[in-house]
Amino acid sequence: MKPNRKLDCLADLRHRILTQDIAPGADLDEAALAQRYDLSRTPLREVLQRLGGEGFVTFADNRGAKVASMDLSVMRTFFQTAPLVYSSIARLAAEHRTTDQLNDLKAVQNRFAAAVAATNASDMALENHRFHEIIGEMAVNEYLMPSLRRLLIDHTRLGQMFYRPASAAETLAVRQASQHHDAMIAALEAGEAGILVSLTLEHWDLSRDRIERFVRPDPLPLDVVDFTERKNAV
Amino acid sequence: MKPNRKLDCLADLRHRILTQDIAPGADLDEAALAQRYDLSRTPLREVLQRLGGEGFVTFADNRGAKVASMDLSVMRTFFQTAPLVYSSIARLAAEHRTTDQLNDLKAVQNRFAAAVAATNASDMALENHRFHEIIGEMAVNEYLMPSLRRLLIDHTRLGQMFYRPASAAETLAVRQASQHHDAMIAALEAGEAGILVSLTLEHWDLSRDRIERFVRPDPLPLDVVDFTERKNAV
DNA sequence: TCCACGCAAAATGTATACACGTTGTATACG
DNA sequence: CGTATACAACGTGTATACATTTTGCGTGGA
Repeated sequence: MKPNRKLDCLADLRHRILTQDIAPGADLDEAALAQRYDLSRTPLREVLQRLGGEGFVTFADNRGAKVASMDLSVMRTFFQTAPLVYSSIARLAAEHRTTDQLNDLKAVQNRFAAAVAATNASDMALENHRFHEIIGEMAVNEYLMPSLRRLLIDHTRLGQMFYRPASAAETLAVRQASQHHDAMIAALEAGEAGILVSLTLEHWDLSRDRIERFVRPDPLPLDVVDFTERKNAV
Repeated sequence: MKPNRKLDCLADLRHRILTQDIAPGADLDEAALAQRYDLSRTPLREVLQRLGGEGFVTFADNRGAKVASMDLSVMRTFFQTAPLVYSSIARLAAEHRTTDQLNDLKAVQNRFAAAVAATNASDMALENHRFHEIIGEMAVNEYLMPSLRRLLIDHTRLGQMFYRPASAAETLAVRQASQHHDAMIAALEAGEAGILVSLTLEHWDLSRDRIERFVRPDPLPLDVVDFTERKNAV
């Protein structure tokens, strides 16, 4: 059996970008990557092109590939667009899901729960990613799928940040997300599109709150600096 | 000045696929295309990979690239998804359009009207494609854009069919579509999102009716076959 | 000291040659 | 006569060598 280094490389690069092992905006050196994955530059460049098509990386002429960045304007668009696509996909998924896909979904959810129990941040993020990707596949909609994939890339990368610290509030939120997943599986099994859409929006709200909380954390305590000092400063 | 054969090749292949000069499902021979565009196979393969990412072509292992097909199940999905994406894009475009983009749009609409006057089917389809692509660019939404692009690919390919025959009814429909474009430009200029969305849905309905009419044309006249013959046949 | 010009090194882009897999056909055997 | 197997031809996949472009550094002049 042949190892198929090209597909391995493709999968590993996706993985490393999603877990932010390769940071957003990072330059990708063809020669270095070719050596790392034991490929020549020709197939490696094709892998990069493909990742470009999937939205993981971007290109600049004669300057190679970089990992897709996540600046503020993009984040704004992300928040604006995610609920529309997620809920549309959810509705279609409830109508088209097969039992095979449901079994896959349950297996992934088991692994997600295990990662939560083990507080393994990157596994949580990756299994969560796969969970929502499967729901996308259930929808069987070639037109919405590329949008969903792009949303999930950035959603997973953002998730890397807040899955990590695991304060008490974070832990609670992750547990709640896991419960959402269970309820979503039940709704899919019953073919209840309406319920699934509600659950999906609730799930999104939870995730959005977590992200917002991370971006705008509680301010540092003010009383460490005496008021008179602050008045004189500037 | 350098011709940049690679980009020319990319643009021409897109063009030929959109105009159905290369049919849906057709196999793409790397060597033949490389010769045609005076490129070696290496950059040509990268062009194909990119077209794959954009949804123009699909790949099979060790069997190269084929033009994306348009079977019935995909068509169903197309009709289901288009209005959602088109109207979402329209709303965003009305909010974000720049004057430069508006000028581009007007220029394209002029060319579209010229193509209509000259009853040039492939130009009509291509300028119409570009018209709606610009509206997509106005929306500045990286997440929805890939979905819009895929919809437009198939929309344009379908359009190739019914722009051609130009019966009286078709001619009227095309003229009405052109009027929609003018009204959409006005709504964009005024930043009237609600009006633009309504126009977009109306525009879509017109297009959908034309496609349906093409797929399910008037049946052949029944009286060419005598009734008694039909009764005896099976 | 600062800017400009130029050269060298490194990285990207392209071409060609070769390896591998697939497909179609011809031939031999049941 | 039908079927199976082997071989040949074709097409895709990969590696390496070469060309081109970019970038960074150094030197010279203002």
